[in-house]
Order: sequence, then C-alpha cells, then structure tokens
Amino acid sequence: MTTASIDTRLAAGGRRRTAQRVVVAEALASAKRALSAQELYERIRRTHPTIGRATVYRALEQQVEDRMASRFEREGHVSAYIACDAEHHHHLVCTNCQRVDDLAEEIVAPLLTSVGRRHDFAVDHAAMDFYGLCAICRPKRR
Amino acid sequence: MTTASIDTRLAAGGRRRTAQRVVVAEALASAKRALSAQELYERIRRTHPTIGRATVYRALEQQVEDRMASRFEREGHVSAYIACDAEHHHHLVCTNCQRVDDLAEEIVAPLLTSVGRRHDFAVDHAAMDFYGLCAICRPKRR
DNA sequence: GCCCAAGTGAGAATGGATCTCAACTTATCT
DNA sequence: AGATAAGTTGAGATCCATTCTCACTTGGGC
Repeated sequence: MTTASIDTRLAAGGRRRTAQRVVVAEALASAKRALSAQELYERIRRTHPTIGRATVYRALEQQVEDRMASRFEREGHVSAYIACDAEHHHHLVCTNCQRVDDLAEEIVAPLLTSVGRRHDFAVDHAAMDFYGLCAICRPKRR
Repeated sequence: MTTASIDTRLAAGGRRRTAQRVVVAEALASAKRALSAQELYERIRRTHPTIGRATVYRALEQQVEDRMASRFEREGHVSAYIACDAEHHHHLVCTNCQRVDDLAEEIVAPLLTSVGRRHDFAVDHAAMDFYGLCAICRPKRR
C-alpha cells in the first residue's frame, strides 16, 4: 500500500487526516506482520516520542472500522492488528514470526455457500483465522 | 452430554475429579449457549456461593485444554466458552440470543484441504466462528 | 484568520484475567 | 484406616491491556 492511498483512506468518512493517524497507519502497513497495539506504540515511540498511547489505540480502532486493518486475538487476550486492503478479511497467521498471509477469497467463498445451505443461519461476519507455521518457520521447528 | 460422560472426561489426563470442576462443567454444558467466565461464575454462585472466581476460570481453562469446551472472543476482549464434544470446534454464534450451533465438520474439511493445497502453510488450529442471526432470531429482527 | 468539532496526550480508572499461598482434598501406598 | 504426596481451592491482591477523562490543540470549512 502506498502512502498516497493510506492518506486517501484515512480521510474517509469525514475523519481528519492528522499527523498521528498517518504515522500509525504507515507504521502498521510497513510492519507487514501482526502487531499488538502495545508493540506498535513502542515502535512508533522511537521516532515520535510524544505520541500518546490512547492515540495509537484509537487510530487502530478506526482503521479496523474503516477496513484498513483487521484485528484478531493473540494468546493472552491481546488484540493484534494487520494492515490489509478492504477485500481480504481472513488470514493465515504464523504463530512463530507473526507474519500474516491473506487467505485467498475463492477458497472461502464455497464455505460460506455451504453454511447458508446446510444451516439455517444468516451469517453477518466471520472470524476465520488460521494459526500455524508459515513456509519459512516450519522447517526450523521440525 | 450426560453427567456420566462429563465425569469420565473430567478425570482424563491425571486430573482430579473435584466437586467444583464437576459443577463448572455441568453448568456450562446445561447452558447450551456461549457464556463468559464471569457470567458462568455468577450463575454458579447462586447455587454454590462459596466457589472462588479463580476456580471457575481455572476449570474453564482446563476444559478447553481437554477439548470439553471451546473458547472464542466476544466483543470487548472477553473470552466466551461453550461446551462441546471433541470433534466440533467451529461455531455459529447468534449475536442476538448467544445461542451457539456447531458448524458441520464436513463443511469445514474441504476448506482445510484447499488451504493446504493453495498456501504453503501448516495449520495448527483455526478460529472459525460465524456471527449472525439464528433461525429463531432472524424473523424478529426483520 | 476565525471558529468549533474532531483529535490529542498524560494519567487515572476499569475490569477481565491471573497470581499467591496457606488450607484443604483426592488418590495412592502401606 | 492412617500416612503421604501432589493436585485443588478460595480470597484477595495484583497485573496489565484497554478505555476513559478532560484540558489543550489542530484540521479544515467558512
């Protein structure tokens, strides 16, 4: 994701494009892996020592609302965030290096169809995150 | 799930079958819906006022380990638990009444196969919970 | 430039979850 | 049954990620 598109999306929905929100969005996007709010806060603090903890939390919250990031749960009741584009909402999370890969949409679609057919249930949203070892970490752990 | 089978499974893996663990397991099993640890604690307290909060948390934790229950995340960083048998680990959670239905295993299997084929990723566990309205709540909300 | 609602930061508050530890059970061994 | 070792328990303290508060600041339309 380019800085330009981050900028555009940060201004969506009547939100203001503040320096802090830009910093948070860029930091998350450039991480290319899942980070907790705390971890991101600490990273950002190295270059922007005056940023507030609550600001980082609020910015992440908004990014999730605006579909610029998605949130999932790490062990220990901690939220982790990953930058993503609006279309992909399911992930393969490496429990070793925290790298995140998008789950191909065409793999998920048939599942949603089957759920509708098999169960009498109106799916609103799904949390579908797979945890395991990525191609790089797997050999090391054997 | 019968009391007998709860009893059997509580004793699995060298654990002791204590009165408190039996109470927690039965309370969760009879709820037939997702409950947070806190909610379950309050329910149990009505009939067993001396039970400790930590005991309930520990019992739930063990049940998850022993595959007698599964845990997922509710809004607000709260863990919710639902009793289940060892085979089913994915759920359809009604966001209105909190009722939980098991997701048929044969629906999920093809997805896991596709993930393995399409991505070079060793899935360890998956959080696959679908949120929406169940057959009973859907008509009411229209 | 003016205005004001949205956003910010520092610290306090919140609250679910976990830890501590002495007292208590359970299962086992003799 | 009595002794014993180890798993459990309960009450409260503690932890810590997250949220709240509120005075101050800033973005952006006018």
